[in-house]
Amino acid sequence: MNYWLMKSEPEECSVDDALAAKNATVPWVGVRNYQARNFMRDGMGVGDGVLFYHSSCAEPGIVGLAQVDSTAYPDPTQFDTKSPYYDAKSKPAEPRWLLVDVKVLRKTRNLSLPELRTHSALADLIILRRGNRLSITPVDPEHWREISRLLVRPEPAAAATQQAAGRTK
DNA sequence: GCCAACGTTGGC
DNA sequence: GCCAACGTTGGC
Repeated sequence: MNYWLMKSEPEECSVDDALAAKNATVPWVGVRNYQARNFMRDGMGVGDGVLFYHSSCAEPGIVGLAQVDSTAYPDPTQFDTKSPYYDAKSKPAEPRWLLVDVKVLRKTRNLSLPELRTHSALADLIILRRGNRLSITPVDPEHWREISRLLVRPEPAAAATQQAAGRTK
């Protein structure tokens, strides 16, 4: 059993959108990065834990707990000429891009990026490292446990988080 | 809108 | 196979 963090732009598919889908399950379409694809293909198994993360939005952060609900299979949007994810170089006989189904288990509070940065135990979390852009990253079990603890704690006052975030810069 | 960081492309 | 140019991500 492995753990992952998966980024989604809420304007594309928010945690609420995923919860509203049938069985609270969505196909994770649109991954067009080989490293992220390889994590899905080679690293993921059904039942793996997933942190659902909102990116490219006003308050980026972890907003839900989910799990991997399928093994990797071809992403149909790569063959759809009307999709923004269309890839003319990919052929159905040799699909270049894969996806997995992701099932949301529950929505959480927004454990925001600035709050994540205040916790030294999470310093090595991949998305907190400089310049990281990968939309799918593995999460160490220790990081998973720490984040699980934080998710059930009340949100700290915004001022405290901002102050702490300021100190880290 | 800016821009740092990093991935991809393509000429050679 | 090198590497400069270009494109994309994503926080701010």
